[in-house]
Amino acid sequence: MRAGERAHRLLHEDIVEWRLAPGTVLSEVEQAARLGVSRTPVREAFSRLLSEGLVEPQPGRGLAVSPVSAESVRAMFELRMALDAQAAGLAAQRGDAGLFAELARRLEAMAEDPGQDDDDRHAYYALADRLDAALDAAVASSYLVQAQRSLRVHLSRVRRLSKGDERRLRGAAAEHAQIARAVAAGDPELARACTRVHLSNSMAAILAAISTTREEHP
Amino acid sequence: MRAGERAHRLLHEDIVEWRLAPGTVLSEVEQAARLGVSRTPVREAFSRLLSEGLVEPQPGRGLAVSPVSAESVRAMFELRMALDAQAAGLAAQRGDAGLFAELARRLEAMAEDPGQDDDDRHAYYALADRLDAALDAAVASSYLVQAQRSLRVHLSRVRRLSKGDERRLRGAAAEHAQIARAVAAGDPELARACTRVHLSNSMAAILAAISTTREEHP
DNA sequence: TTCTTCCTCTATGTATACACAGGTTTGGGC
DNA sequence: GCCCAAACCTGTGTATACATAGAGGAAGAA
Repeated sequence: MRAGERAHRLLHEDIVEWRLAPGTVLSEVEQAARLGVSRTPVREAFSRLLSEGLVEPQPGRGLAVSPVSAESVRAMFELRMALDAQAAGLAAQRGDAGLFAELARRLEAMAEDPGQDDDDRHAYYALADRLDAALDAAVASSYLVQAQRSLRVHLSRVRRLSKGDERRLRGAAAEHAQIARAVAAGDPELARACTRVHLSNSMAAILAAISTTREEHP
Repeated sequence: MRAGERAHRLLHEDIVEWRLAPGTVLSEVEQAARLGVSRTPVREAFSRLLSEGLVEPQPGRGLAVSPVSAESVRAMFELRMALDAQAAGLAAQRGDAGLFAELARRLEAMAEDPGQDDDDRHAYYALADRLDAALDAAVASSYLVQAQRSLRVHLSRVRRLSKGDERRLRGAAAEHAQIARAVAAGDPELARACTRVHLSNSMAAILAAISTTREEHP
């Protein structure tokens, strides 16, 4: 694999998985040494991270991993609300009803009996990802899907904060199921409304997790 | 100014202003020679253009300026519909009523008497840009504004196609005025609806311009 | 003791040399 | 005359050398 691509993927993962904490300063030579490549591919990786918004220029000190705040989560969800609602609405008009009915059925089953261990959790996340992928495929609108994709990078970074909240998991499954049902029914307005409700709850859960974390590490 | 930044700005302008037509193949050495810099800053510029979506990788032939099609315009407006409607709604909740009332007043004047020469057109575009900037400032939501900004790059590329349509200009001014009025009135639902109407008309005008162009140059 | 100035060091910006891959063209053989 | 293979050429990928700017520290003067 190309060194530049590899460097980008490693740094990307390190940031999203919180191995590189927000505020950490990155220098080209330092990362080049750590990743075992020269500065050139690291420069390429930095440039991509910058355009993704995962790092910010730090005047005179190179780049720093961008911070995560309650304010930034709110801003993130104000965009996500617009994107996902639009996507759900378009999918309801264009999607394959059978596919979404099937997804709804499986999500409902999961909402009623979420299970407790890691395997069950992973099964739920996999199913939620399949719903996202099905929505992407149904809207077939490159710019919209692209915007969602680049936002999901940031979402996956903050979502780690609320993972493991069992009660939220059950609710999220039920909300996903209802979105899938609305799309299967071909009801754009309902699909949009369900999406807004789901995102509102998700955001509340993440904001709660952030304030808890802040209290633990003030 | 840094050579990489300059190279990016020049290439960016060349693409948006249609001096580099869609499909044109770009090679590092060629552009480095044309712009009078070495390959390194050109590489940086290419990488930024790639992440903006203005160029696409052409397997085995370097990069090519991305194509513009009726389909891509539709996809663009499906995203813009979501972003601008959300922005207008948020601005109606948060914006300074006085500022938008003033903008509405001036846009109405322009809709009633648009004028005919280039100066009048420029005055209208300047006013429309001021409305966009005021909406951006009012929503104060970094992710949403950032998404709008990156989409506007592509929009400005296709908007050139419909510029000079005098009848559309008058209608667009009236629609902008109504958006500003709705925001000034603090009515999010109306602001969203006005935005959707405006964008629907804009898209129709651009699609009409594209099919006309296609007929002229089949 | 503190402020200012200069020096140094470390960071990035740029150029260029070299490696390598893929496509095309040309030459030889059938 | 056609087909296959090899070499070349053009393109990007990577490393490194050098220029330069900015920040931080040290030293001298007030």
